[in-house]
Amino acid sequence: MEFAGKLAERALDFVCGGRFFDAEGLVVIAEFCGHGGFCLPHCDKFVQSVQPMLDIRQFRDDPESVRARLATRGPGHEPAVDAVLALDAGRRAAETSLQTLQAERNRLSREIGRLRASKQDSAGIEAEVKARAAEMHELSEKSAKLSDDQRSLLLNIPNLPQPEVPVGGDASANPVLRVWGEKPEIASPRDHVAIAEALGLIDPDRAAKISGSGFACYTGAGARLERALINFLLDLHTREHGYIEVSPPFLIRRECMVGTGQLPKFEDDMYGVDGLFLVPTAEVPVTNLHREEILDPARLPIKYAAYTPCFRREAGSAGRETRGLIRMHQFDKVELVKICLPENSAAELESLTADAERVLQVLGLHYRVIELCTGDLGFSSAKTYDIEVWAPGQNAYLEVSSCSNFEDYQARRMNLRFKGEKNRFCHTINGSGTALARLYVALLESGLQPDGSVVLPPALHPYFGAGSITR
RNA sequence: GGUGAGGUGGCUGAGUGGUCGAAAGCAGCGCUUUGCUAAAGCGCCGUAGUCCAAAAGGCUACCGAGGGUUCGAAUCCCUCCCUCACCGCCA
Repeated sequence: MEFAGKLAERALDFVCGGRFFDAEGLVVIAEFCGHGGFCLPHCDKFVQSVQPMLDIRQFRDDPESVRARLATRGPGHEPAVDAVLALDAGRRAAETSLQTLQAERNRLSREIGRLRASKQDSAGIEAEVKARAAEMHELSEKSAKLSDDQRSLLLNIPNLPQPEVPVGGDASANPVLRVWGEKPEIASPRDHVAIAEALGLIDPDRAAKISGSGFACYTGAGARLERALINFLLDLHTREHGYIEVSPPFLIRRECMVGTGQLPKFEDDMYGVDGLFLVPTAEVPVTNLHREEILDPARLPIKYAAYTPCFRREAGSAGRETRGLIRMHQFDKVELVKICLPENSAAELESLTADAERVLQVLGLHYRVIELCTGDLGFSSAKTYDIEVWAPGQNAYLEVSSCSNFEDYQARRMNLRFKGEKNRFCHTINGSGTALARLYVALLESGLQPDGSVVLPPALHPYFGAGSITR
């Protein structure tokens, strides 16, 4: 209670970020309010632009199918489905009785207007209407609460996997779809950190000194290579694959994070600054560019390529892959985003994946493409392909791109539609094209020469300004 | 950071507390006229929820969001969010 008073004095923006620091430095996690985030019970943020992301009609019309498809993601979703349906029934009952009262009130109010206009007495009717005010108020609050609760539940239910997505429990059930190239012959493979440090490309110790673990600092030719990769990737996608380059803001509003599905569920993975969020991926700003718009279908598909750094707390993976460039709190990425018509999204996902694969083909890097099974699928995705590049020094494949079809899941959340007979939700697709740090790892470990230098693929020469990196 | 002005349908833009879901214009759709185009005339043209087995139709809500006043709010009051303009500071 004491906290509530203090909280109320602060800017809602900050409070809604989920953490509140009181005068003693205590961190208070505000109450989950059902508005799509952690906020104060009275907070009304987010309600305005948040749409239910799964169609409630689908729940009503075919609950068994919804249940069955969610069950393929893993256990634990049934209760939410049941709760949504129960709330839906209650909500509709409350709305119906409320509406009956409202209709009666409107009728009487009009009558009062008529009586007054003709200078007749209306006190009796006025008293009658007034007598029902409390009942109406109560019903209206009840129905609003049910409606908010339902929306909140829906926001936390993941997308339905496409029916043909292979069913499986975890990553071990992901089928390999294709393999490109072959593992390079490296006499004595070395870890990229050793290679990069020997060549003076990165400075992990000083990176840790200024930012802590999980950050990279590229230096000299290492920094130049990073910059070369950004330019190479953007040029490839904009010149050869028809994407429009976008350079978006790196700090974005909460509702955009809700729009693409990072929130409300994954707030712990995000960095926040002053009520805004640091982009966890360019997917967020770029897909949201057209939020709340009704697009001309003749303009679709819209294809964007964007470079941004990506900021992630990696909250759930403390201690994993802490060394090197493989898992960091900040990394660079070029992201591909498409907004398209529903009937084309399946084909657009295939071509976007092909565009991302092309990066590795042009660089001559061995890779494989896997399909994520239902249990490994991301929250918002209906179907996902992962592209994994071979890293000889790790003796492992590294995920450099995750290409997903979200169907209308994100579009619903951000109210992104196209004009038609009836305005319908667009489909959205995105995939990395590609993540830079892991690509960097693969390039160093695959191009390693016996003398410790690294030979770069010809495609990078004009961007890097040399064909190899030597001491 | 300071000050001011605003947020109304796909867009522009009116709106006196009661018949306003909201004038008008543009765009869109249909029809008529004309040899085609163009133009003109007429009509239609928001979203969501809910009732009905469904259609037809009815009802309810929505004028940035939330709350309040009132028998009745786009209109009055409060809070918040957002946008724009000017000033200051700054790359």
